Amino acid sequence: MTGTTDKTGTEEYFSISDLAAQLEISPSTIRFYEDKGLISPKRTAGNQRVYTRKDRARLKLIIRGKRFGASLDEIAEMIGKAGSGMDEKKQIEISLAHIEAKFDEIEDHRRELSLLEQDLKNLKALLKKRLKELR
Amino acid sequence: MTGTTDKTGTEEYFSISDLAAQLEISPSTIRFYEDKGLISPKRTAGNQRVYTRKDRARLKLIIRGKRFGASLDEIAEMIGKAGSGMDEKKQIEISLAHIEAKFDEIEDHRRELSLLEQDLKNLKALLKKRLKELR
DNA sequence: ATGATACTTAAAGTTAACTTTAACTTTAAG
DNA sequence: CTTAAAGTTAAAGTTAACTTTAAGTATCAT
Repeated sequence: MTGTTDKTGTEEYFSISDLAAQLEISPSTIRFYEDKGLISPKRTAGNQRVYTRKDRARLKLIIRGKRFGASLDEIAEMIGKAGSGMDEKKQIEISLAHIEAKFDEIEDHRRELSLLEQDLKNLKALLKKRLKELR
Repeated sequence: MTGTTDKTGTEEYFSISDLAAQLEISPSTIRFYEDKGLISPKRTAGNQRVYTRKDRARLKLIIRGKRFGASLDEIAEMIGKAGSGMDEKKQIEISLAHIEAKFDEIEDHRRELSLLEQDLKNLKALLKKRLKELR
């Protein structure tokens, strides 16, 4: 079963394998991200990890950041190390600065995508021409 | 000096360090790509690598593909292994198929970029709200 | 209460993509 | 001709991001 609902009906909890299945990554990867300080789920009385919707959203953001090419260290700088002992105000300001920088990078990335698309179109045309020559 | 022009004035050649500087990667990286079969430059009488504008274009495509998240193996499948002994017609057809698939991936990637941007906007709003609360 | 299944940790292993090193050769400048 | 800078190879080393393993603990269904 996917997730558990508590008495209020608004809080939903996931086990590590549950969440892993939802995000299509392995439980070990989730633990690895925790070791890196990117998430810090609560634990049950028996010491097993419990994830909230918030944790899941954070993980989704991590995964998206990765697809776009960011390293885990860069992502940590954007979203802040989970539960770091650091002064919160300072931490947030650092995160905001990194986020602003990422907006610019996203724009660059869009431009790069168009250039790549153009390159591939050229390559395709070249290959098709070569194919005809081979007939 | 950057590049050398031959008697016809249309062919331009680059040394490995020259090309590396232009592309802002290291000479070793270029040699590494060659080991992987992605490029195969001509050699001088003394066995030194000589790169043409065409080689440079190929390298640029490799670098762009990488930024967009493709692995070197995937890139090799798109652009074809340089100077592979394989049947050329077959090779070109395989490349064309991979290129078509990449067009779709580029679209997916664009969508992902927008989602990431939205995620970051939400995160930014959250962090700003939290900053105000801390005052 | 008893398995089967899922969880825990710490540590070692893997893979891709480079980078560095060592020992040697080629090339360009004086 | 000499020498410094740049090039060559093969092999070893590095780093990030996981994955696997081992040995033990917790939870759930019967």
